[in-house]
Amino acid sequence: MLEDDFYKKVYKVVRKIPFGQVTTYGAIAKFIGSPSSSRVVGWALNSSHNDSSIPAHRVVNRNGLLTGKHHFFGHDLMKQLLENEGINIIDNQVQDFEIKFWKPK
DNA sequence: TTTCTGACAACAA
DNA sequence: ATTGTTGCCAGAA
Repeated sequence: MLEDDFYKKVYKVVRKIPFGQVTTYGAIAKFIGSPSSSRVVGWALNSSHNDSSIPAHRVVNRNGLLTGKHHFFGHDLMKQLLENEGINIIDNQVQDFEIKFWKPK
């Protein structure tokens, strides 16, 4: 495991999230090797705003809650994008989260 | 340079 | 079960 930057790994994983599925900060952090670095994952995504290749809207917290939606251009954009992929959102919460959940491999 | 905070999560009390 | 504290990394003041 010689990946250089923590950020780089985050981007790499997030970009691999398939259409219609979501993942969590913790899952990504764990996959990278720092299970407690979930915060940094979110921070990395914050910096990734410039990179349109990163579907940050598919990353939610472990409760399936869209905690980061406020950081998007429109506060409903995240929700719209997810619903566009077949994911139902109720009260900023992903429905059938277990089913939509995708773990990096 | 030191300190605080942030798109989270896990543990202690 | 709920609330509070700690860990992680990077960037801003």
